[in-house]
Amino acid sequence: MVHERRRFFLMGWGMYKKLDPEALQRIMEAGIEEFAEYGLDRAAMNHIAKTSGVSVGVLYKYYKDKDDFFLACVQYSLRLLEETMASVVRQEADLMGCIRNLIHTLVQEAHAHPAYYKLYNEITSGSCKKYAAELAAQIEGSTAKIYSEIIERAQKEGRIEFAGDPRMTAFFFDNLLMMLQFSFSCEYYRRRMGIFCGEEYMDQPEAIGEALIQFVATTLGGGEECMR
Amino acid sequence: MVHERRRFFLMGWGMYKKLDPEALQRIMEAGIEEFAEYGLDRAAMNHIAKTSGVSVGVLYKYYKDKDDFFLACVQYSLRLLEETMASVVRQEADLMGCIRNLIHTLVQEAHAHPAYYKLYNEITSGSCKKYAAELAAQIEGSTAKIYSEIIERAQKEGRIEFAGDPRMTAFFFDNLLMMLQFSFSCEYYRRRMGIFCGEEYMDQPEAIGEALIQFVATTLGGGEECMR
DNA sequence: GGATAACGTGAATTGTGGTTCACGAGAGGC
DNA sequence: GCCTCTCGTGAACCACAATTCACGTTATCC
Repeated sequence: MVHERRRFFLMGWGMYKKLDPEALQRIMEAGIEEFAEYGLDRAAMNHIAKTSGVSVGVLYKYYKDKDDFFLACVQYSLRLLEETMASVVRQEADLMGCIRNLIHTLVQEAHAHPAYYKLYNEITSGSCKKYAAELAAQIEGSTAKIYSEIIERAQKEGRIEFAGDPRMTAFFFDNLLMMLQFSFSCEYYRRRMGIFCGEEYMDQPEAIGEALIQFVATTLGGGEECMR
Repeated sequence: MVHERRRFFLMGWGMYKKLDPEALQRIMEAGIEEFAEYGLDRAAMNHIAKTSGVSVGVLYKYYKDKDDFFLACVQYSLRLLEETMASVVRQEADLMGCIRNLIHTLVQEAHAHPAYYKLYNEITSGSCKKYAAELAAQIEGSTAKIYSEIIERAQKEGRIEFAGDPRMTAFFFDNLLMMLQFSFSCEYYRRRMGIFCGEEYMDQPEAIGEALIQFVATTLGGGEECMR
């Protein structure tokens, strides 16, 4: 009785308690693929249902509407991305090692699982304006803090020469990373990279990653001793 | 007779020759605003027609369909952006002066006319995948070439220390500019900038521009003599 | 094993908005 | 004045996809 009541408040009428985990996974993956491929607006719930082998009804039992389902897909893929990134940042102590590792992982991942990064790109686009503020806070918040702190510490300890505001430095650095991710996953950015760097690089994440490491190292390190 | 025939091939049945210039301008501006605000998919042709004071019929007499109209709006706003940028690059001879000027102009413009830059952002999103290749070629082609050449020349003449591949350097540099534009025009990127740099900077394009100039100067120049 | 509730189904409903087209107004020619 | 051709109009049409819901199926409890 108490449980019934609670369910009502948590999920609303007609919603069920939970979905079996493998079905949930299939649904999330189908959703992520679909949204990455067509974008929030053109993705079709019916198609997602078909792909994941359930009926549309199920989607609407567990998610209020398309937006709600989309946000769930975003959360799902974000969790995976964050886990990857967090482990990279955690395991490396020195700044350049961390940056090097971060960039390598990022280009590899963006190239290997474009759908996650396309979804990330999708939320930056106009169709998600409504959620821009909360999504930005959730997604960029921790990254911004971590980068700023690492840079500030490195500046104090004299390990990097560049003296600009740590927060802005973190911002520019992350801008470079963000563009790099998109360049290996989103169609327009991929083409653009091909035009700038040469088409032969469109499938060479390591080469571009390596070049960016040099670029960043030059700015932050000021010398060559921290590269190689 | 001959003219009739020609019109057919150029425009298709039911299309007219031309629109009076001020109506055209109103239509383009309404379209740009609408697409910037709602994105390609959510923008409503009926609404655009109403805003620009013509009937939907007119839109479909002059443009094949919504996509066609959208691309016309993109071309229109792009021409304006390119004119601005070209004049900046042309009038400055030395590299750092050029970069400085470029960045200042860009942040000012993005902050003053967000719609143009939102539209630019829109074409990088998934909903325009169909046109990604040709749009990228058209939009990024000339910029990529100009930046690469300037950087390569500066390297040869020893005016910059950074020795990385000029094309990739141009790419990273333009990545920074692109993110900067979006950060002053598109909602998600604006929020993100607020989180990284502090909310007080969300309306201070000059401050961020100045910081980026320092950042870039450090990488390219290697020393402080070219700043000030 | 039957009653009840939980869950899943997908055809039907519905709203939105792109696109069409039958019609009216004005301009130019005869 | 009348005919014709150009141009503009906006109500009506229609496709598409989000959302619903009446109905089966399965699970649970007694």
